[in-house]
Amino acid sequence: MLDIKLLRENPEAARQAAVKKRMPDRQAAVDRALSIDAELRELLPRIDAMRSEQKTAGKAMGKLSPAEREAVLDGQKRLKAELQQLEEREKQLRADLQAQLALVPNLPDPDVPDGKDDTENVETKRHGTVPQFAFEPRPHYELAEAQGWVDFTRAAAMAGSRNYMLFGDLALLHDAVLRFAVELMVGRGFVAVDPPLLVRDAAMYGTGFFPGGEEQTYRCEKDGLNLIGTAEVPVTSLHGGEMLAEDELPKKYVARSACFRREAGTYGKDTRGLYRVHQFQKVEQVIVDVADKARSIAHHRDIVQNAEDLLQAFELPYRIVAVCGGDLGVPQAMKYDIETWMPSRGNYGETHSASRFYDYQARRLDLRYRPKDGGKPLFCHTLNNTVAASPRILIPLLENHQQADGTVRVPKALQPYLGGRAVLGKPQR
RNA sequence: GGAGAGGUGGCAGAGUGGCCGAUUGCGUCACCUUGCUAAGGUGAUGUACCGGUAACGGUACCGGGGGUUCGAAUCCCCCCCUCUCCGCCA
Repeated sequence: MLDIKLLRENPEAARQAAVKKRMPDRQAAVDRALSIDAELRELLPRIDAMRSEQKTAGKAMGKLSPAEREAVLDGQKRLKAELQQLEEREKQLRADLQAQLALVPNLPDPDVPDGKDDTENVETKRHGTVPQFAFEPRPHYELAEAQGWVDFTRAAAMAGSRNYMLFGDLALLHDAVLRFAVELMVGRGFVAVDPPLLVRDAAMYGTGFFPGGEEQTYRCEKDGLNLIGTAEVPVTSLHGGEMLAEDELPKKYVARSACFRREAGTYGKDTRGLYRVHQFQKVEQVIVDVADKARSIAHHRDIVQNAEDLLQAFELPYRIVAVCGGDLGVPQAMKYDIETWMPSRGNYGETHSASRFYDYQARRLDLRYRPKDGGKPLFCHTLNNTVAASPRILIPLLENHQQADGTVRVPKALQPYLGGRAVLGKPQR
């Protein structure tokens, strides 16, 4: 969330943030928060003064004789009753303020392009050559089904739509991709993490998914736990409530986890194949560092580069887009998506999403550090990006590297993870 | 799931109704001192909010939430977490 002080000093910036992000309902939260804050600031000095009086008199009472005590008791009781009413109001206001503040979106950085939705994202880079096939290329689902690598029909029968089962070489490729991703990041100094998949509301709230993302989330009501949609949630929350030393920053983590998304409201979208599914595996990079915008921006470049290096190792054409205001989420200050060429779509499809938040998540998570110079504790900055999400990344791998006989070429970088094999699948003809 | 023990400041660990925002130790910072492989001395050192240009003043916070009381770290209730034992289990 944003600092209430920022709202007081520059409410227009917060309103404009909601406008740029195309979140009209969230815009109203700014003014609601400010009016609650104003009432609270009128109330607090009165409460403080009364408490001060109560405390002083109460302390003195300990030293009084029983008779003298009787004399002040009545006044104390009246004060207490009055105070209780005001305190109730204070509690209500604080809760309301918190609720409204939680709705105010993070300020988009100036380098976020204007735009209403993903069609207005701005391409900033293109890498690799889109393949030209001398034969009729097949979409990944046809290719994989022909090889016996995937079963959508039976998976849907037992688990519902948007489910799949991987078999044989494709199951192995899936795992190879994820292992490659983890090792790439470990080689760059990131600490491997295997996080919880079920988390409390506080973690969802702290990372900015709640309130707002409840419909996207599978929930175990009985235990009050939520299945994560990304390892960003448990890993960014890891140090929530802590006071870190500046010396231990930056914290760099790479987490491999299953991810679960209800995909509510996407009926009829991307229904075929492995693109949009309820459950997948993802390797995610997360950085927690000091409150320094320039460093955050540098980290942002680095984590995008990490993903680019993976795609280049996989010999896949991709492009990078700067996500526009209307397509930006509540907590992000700036986001790059990396889209990889998917022949069946005749287009690039999102495979990575790199976000920087500054202190928006850290503030919600109460994630702070003590600066070396001995200054006041500050909220950390957080960032994250996909390294590899599978099976979605299998789409470009299968489709770009398919061969005329229905087999699939394995990029050199992945061969060591597949027993040295250069080709997957049996020739179809 | 059952029984018990515990959660206190950056960390460790005292404190069982007013003298406690909290002894002490470690760590950190500042200054001083010292010529035998870097040790010793002195002092400072929680966070947040409100008011104030500031100095400063006030309030809240001892896992979280409620309650008792004029007054709660301390007593009562609920929840969460950690540890030990039993049961169950991948």
